[in-house]
Amino acid sequence: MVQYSFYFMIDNKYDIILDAASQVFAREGFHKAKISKIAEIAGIGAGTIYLYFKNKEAILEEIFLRSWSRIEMKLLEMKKIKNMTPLQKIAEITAEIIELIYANVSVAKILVYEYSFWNSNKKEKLSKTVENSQKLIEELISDGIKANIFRKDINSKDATMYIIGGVWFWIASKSDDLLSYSKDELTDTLFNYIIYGLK
Amino acid sequence: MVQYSFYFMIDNKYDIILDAASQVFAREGFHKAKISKIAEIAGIGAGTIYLYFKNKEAILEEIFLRSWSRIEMKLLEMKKIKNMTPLQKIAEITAEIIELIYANVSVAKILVYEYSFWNSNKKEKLSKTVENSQKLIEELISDGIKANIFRKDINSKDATMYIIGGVWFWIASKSDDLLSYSKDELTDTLFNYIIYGLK
DNA sequence: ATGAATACTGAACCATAATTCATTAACGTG
DNA sequence: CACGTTAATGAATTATGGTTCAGTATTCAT
Repeated sequence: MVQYSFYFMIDNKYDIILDAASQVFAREGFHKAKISKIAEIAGIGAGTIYLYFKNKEAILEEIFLRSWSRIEMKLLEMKKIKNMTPLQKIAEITAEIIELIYANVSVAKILVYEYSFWNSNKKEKLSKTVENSQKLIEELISDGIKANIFRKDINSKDATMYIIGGVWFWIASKSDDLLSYSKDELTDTLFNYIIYGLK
Repeated sequence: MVQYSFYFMIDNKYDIILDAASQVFAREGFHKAKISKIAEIAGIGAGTIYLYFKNKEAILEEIFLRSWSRIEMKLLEMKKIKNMTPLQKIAEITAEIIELIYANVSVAKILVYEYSFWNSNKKEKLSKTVENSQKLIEELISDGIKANIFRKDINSKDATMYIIGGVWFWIASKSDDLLSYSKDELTDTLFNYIIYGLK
């Protein structure tokens, strides 16, 4: 039992598959991505994937869940902190998003292109995480409005979607040469768009 | 010959198919949408669709092309006008986008959810229209920066993607109750997000 | 070293749904 | 009203690729 667990940790086919799938999904898109190609890149047989994941969708689901969980965690962390302005908190969250993208550009691409996935796919866990994150961002914006930091004619729900959309597409436009910028540079640029728009 | 043309105009199966497809694509997403369902809604046989379109993808392509062509046209119109500030022009374009959405919410949804389609699908005509539109928006932002209307630390390409992304997701968040707002209301809100961000 | 347990494999299976095409219907013309 | 032409049909075909599973390899405890 212990040995099995240990073996699993070293080998970690689960993560190898996730990584291979991320590459293929990012390149081909979910629907055109072939399990056989994922298996090839992972260096395993196609059937093996089904020992680790229920089906193709479950792989994408896990990729989404991991990313969104990280964002959700950061949002919760910020919520707890009291001596920080909403503006500072948004700066922190922006940095976390850039960190996430920087760590894995393929995943960032997937989050953009397969956006409709989590939107239409009502899987409990994923759906809860995403919706919870959105609610937390909404709260943050609400706080900012109350504190007179943001325009008070803003609808926090609209703004949330606008921010998410802006971030996604901004990522999409860069995707390939994203890594040629420094993290600080990217964080700064993104933060400014969110807060100041074009003016 | 004349009769054929006239008959075609009345009957206009081409547009009927496009309309039916828009509904199904918006509801199910492109990949899950069935040709048989589109045919059913259009009130025709499945095979008939193939008399008007090469394949399923060509239908989606045409839906994209029509929408983007309209935006491109508006952008070109604005480019020609000299006595108008970039801000006013952006207001006009925002209004056009809202108009487009208002006319057909299904199409708006498709533009959001199937974003990856035109992005990955390198069909000459569509690709050219989209890229041209993006270039025109970039020019407009560039003008705004030169005229000291926009922040001068803005990268016009980034900003373009940020705007497009913001618009798309903002639409996505509303999609279902979009029609419960007035056009002017929507235009105003969207314009303000683009220009002023949150502050 | 051996056998039981576990992990892996990839060819075969199967479900789905896009597309085709032989057939039928509708139309326009003389 | 026939008859040629064009349009429409939907059942049958076909392509695709996700998923299964019978067989094989590997690991591990004794």
